[in-house]
Amino acid sequence: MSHSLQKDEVAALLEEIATLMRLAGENDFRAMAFDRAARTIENLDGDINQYIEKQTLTTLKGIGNSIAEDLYIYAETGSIPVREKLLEQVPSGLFSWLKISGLGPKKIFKIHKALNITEITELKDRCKDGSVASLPGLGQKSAENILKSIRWMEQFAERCRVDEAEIIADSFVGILSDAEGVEQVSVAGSLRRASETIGDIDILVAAQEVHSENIMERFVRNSEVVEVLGRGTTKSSVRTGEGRQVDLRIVDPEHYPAALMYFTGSKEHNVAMRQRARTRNLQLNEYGLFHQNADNQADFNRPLPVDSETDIYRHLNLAYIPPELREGHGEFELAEGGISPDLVELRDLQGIIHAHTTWSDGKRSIREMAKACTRRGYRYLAITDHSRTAAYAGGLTVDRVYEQWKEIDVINNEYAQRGTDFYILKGIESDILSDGKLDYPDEVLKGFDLVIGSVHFGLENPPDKMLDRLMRAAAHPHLHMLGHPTGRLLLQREGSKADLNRLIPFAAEHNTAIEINANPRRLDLDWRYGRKAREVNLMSAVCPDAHSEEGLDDVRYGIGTARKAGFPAQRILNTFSLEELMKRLG
DNA sequence: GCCGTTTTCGGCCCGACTGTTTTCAGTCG
Repeated sequence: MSHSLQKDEVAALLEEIATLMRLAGENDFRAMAFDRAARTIENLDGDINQYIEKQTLTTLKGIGNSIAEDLYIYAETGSIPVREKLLEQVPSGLFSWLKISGLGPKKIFKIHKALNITEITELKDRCKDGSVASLPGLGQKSAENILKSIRWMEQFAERCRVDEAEIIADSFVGILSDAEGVEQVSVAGSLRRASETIGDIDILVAAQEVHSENIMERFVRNSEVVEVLGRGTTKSSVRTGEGRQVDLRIVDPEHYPAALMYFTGSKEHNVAMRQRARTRNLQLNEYGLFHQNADNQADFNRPLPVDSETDIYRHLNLAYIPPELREGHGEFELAEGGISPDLVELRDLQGIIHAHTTWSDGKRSIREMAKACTRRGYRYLAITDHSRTAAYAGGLTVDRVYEQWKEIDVINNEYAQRGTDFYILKGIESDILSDGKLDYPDEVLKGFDLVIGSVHFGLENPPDKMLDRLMRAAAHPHLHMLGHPTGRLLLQREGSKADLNRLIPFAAEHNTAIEINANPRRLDLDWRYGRKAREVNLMSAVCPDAHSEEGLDDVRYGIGTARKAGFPAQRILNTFSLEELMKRLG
């Protein structure tokens, strides 16, 4: 009897097989095929179970008879023969070795075979006693590097939040922009793509070759640097005190656009771009876009004219694809028509929605937060303190709500009299209770201009229960928007597992928005749901969830997430004028 | 293992850097 499958589960399974194959020394192209199939499943529109029931998996690009058959068997029996066979050859302990920088599948399997070890602790011992250094193809230096990497790995997290990465990146960019001969500097990689967490920080510099030595020197001499991992004339890597790796690449100014595209990635995006170039008998690399010579190699003497990333896309019959969308996640379909996707920008924001004050757990008064907003050029601010159930955060009792409204009225009156074009909306971040009800009776709720509903407890409840809870809240006539829908804290806590692919259409149907919480610890709604959101025209708002003045500036991270999710300004509530917004809120 | 209006076989993205190498494999992005 077949059981119901999840896309993520199947994708993870295929990826695992790919990894096992590499560790087992299998042909890499075979492994790549499983990786590609994993990505196809991951990005699949619709229900994978439909494809399995109808036996139509082979209609998908990257899935042929063999993998399709594997998955039909998996749906039927819960196991795949090829995986079972591989697991016999490759001990599961070796998986964690892949995280050791400098160690790849080949060396891992070689060491494992030669020394008969499977655990990282054993690997450490064998590095120390010289056994690793004595293996062919490895040496003293290799053993030392492995030990060093393991120590870093144990001490520091693999990834960091985007706000943490930004601070480090700014330091390097600052130092490099001042260096002699530097014509352009840009952050590339996942930071430029506005990913929610960052592994390595990539920086690209355009400069004439004569200056590169000096620029490299400045780079590795930055006070943030605690270790130089590699140093060449065009490429160097360092590690900072926070344990982050920073890579610098220096290119000739004429290669800058292609290099910027290359180092921005994502890997998946790059691969797709190069394949696209090849189908047009062109060759794309980090130096440019070239015609091919007789043996299908890039003919560096015959470049296509490229002055910007836009030119590269245009030569490949695509509209400009903003960095945030370059995830191999449907962006090519969007740009195929030649019209660049219209994405919300920071300057589109006209007001702030979702901020806390000293009335609950914020650090600043209403007046101070309002002033901070006017200083930043915003036209309105929706104050949304916590509701009464959030006692730990100073949630407002009904009486306090009424008092706060009075204060807001007083301040708004002052603005009106002074002719200040600014308005404070009476809002609330109401807890969504276990049964999906909101935290005040309807007669209180209807007095707010804006009601956000958020889950703050019971995140670990079963997915179906959580979905039901969120749906009940979304259907509430007085609720305008769901706050941080999964409740995740990046790199700290998983969010609830409610199926957002079901919640999003339901919310859209009930004219309820779902927030993009811009706090860099959250960035929730996850951008990966952007496609579903677009399908059903879901409304959102980019909300700082600010507890302080500086917290307001977190909206820039939320804009990154909104762009990544493909939101145009028209589907972001706080890009509206006050009048439009009030009309929408009814 | 997948894929094909130039191919049903022979390709599969591509270059920099490191370490262990006397010419290159492995890793990384």
